[in-house]
Amino acid sequence: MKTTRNTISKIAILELITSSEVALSHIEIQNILNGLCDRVTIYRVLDRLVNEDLVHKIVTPEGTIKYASCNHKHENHSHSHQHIHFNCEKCLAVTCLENIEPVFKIPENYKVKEMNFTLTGICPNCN
Amino acid sequence: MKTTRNTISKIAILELITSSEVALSHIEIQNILNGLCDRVTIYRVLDRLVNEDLVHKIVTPEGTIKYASCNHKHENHSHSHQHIHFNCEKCLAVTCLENIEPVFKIPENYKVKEMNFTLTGICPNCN
DNA sequence: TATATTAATGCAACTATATTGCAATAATTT
DNA sequence: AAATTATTGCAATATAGTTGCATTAATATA
Repeated sequence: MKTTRNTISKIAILELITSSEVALSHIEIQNILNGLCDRVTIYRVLDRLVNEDLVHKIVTPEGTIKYASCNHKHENHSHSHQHIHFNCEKCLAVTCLENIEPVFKIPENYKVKEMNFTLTGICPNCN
Repeated sequence: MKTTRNTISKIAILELITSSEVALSHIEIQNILNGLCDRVTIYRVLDRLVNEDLVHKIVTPEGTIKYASCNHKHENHSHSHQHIHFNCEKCLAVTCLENIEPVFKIPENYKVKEMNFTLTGICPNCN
């Protein structure tokens, strides 16, 4: 079994995402890290963090992929990422609305595994 | 005022999207059209079709942008694209679940303009 | 119907984003 | 302290999207 290692890059990137109020894209992380490691390493670390379930992936309506930390609030249950994300048109920030779970019904012959729900508009800060 | 023209490319691309059961990406359209027009033209036509509200844009959880036709079922109201999309992991098809509207509440200091809601899993055909 | 206008196209070049192979490095295990 | 191998950096490559500009063709109008 492949064991995963705690490297400088991984720790720095996880710390960055965890401490950020908003979801971050690859390029944003690259700019903040400012040469700490290679571009390619960032891609690979992000993949690992997602696989290890330490961060989750969000896609903006423009197709930009961003990463946010998982708040494992539901400690008793297997945690989920089934919450809404908000994408501000003005400041471009993507934030998790952790506590809001949408309600919907789909035909039972569909097997749902994941959900990606993003609202676009103006956030409280820009309003 | 810029008037928009009905060109061969535009008609072909709109027809393609309209007659398709699933949402199509730029590259898929390019492959089907098989040289009818340039790559760049497809990008530009797709932009126009979205601006003219003839098709809508969907982003898959992988960040791929796909296009689907708008079913203007709500003729009396200003129509909306506020429905769920389903993304099959197996056949990669993206389909509109037109009739299912999710219910959710978000704080009133957020101003919501658009919604992008995609479920991932296995579709009835692949199930 | 012919001509004028200009939206739309094709092409080439360019930018941005993401992936892969491989030798070198460094986190863990023993 | 040495051995193992996950991880990294670099270069090359692939994929996706954009821009400028001369040419083409859809539409308006004479």
